[in-house]
Amino acid sequence: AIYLEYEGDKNNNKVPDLEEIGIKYLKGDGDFRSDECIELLKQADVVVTNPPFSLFREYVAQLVKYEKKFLIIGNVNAITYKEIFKLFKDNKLWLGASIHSGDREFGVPDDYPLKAAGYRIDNNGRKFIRVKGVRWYTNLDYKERHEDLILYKKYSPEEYPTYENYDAINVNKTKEIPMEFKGHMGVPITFLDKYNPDQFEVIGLGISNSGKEIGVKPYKEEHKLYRKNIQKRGAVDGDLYMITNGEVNVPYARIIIRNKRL
DNA sequence: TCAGCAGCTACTCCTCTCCT
DNA sequence: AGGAGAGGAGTAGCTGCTGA
Repeated sequence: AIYLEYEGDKNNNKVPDLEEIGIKYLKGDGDFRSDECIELLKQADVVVTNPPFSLFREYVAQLVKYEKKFLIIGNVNAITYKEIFKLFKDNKLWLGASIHSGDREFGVPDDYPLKAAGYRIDNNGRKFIRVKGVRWYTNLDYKERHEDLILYKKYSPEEYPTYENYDAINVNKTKEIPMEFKGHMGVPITFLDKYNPDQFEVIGLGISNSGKEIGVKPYKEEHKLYRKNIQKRGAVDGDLYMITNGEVNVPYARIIIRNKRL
């Protein structure tokens, strides 16, 4: 493993030339948890990187531990990780600007197996895969994070059912958050793309143990049979659920929020 | 005008691990 | 050994922009 060191423009051509970038060799394999990498981290003002998704929690924990400013790539579902969500709730972490949907293309090594759902090989033979649900995770502030989400929908009990096991209404689309509703609301995790901490308060996450922490009750006795069936799809106690058309309906992970302006 | 495609939004189900 | 828990460089459908 190597690292690069650039100490500034020495020949005044305003370009970081190869000879101005010093290549340094690490003793180990460059694992971010190794002592030598931690020493490099300590020197950093801002960390900008694309960490391994499978070690995302561990990587963020390290950045928090060393109190670093950061801008890193992660999958949108990392919002639902217990430890990561807690940082969102405490306003120590948020989604960054510019990527709020869709998929993004990543260059991969020549020997990378192209089994992704979407991929491309360019005219020079370079391989790319399309990765869905990509987001920036950051603790750097930016303007859009302080802009209000414009609300237009009116609340009606028919359109916004109440959960069976928590006192909140279910909202299926972020833009359809009712404008005059004062109580708790369950919204999709992509709400955080639009989240302005001055406009909304994040109460908690309505899944599994995180749900239990905010008081989501276990399945009612008469719904446990449904839970048994639903279990195959991964629903557990602590998950929010509602009854639609007489059947138990467990939505995807919901964030419980409250409108601070009402 | 319209096909193609990149972006927007919401959401699955299979595999691995852990526990009983 | 089998069931439950946990999470995933994920998946699908639709919209609206762009350029010919």
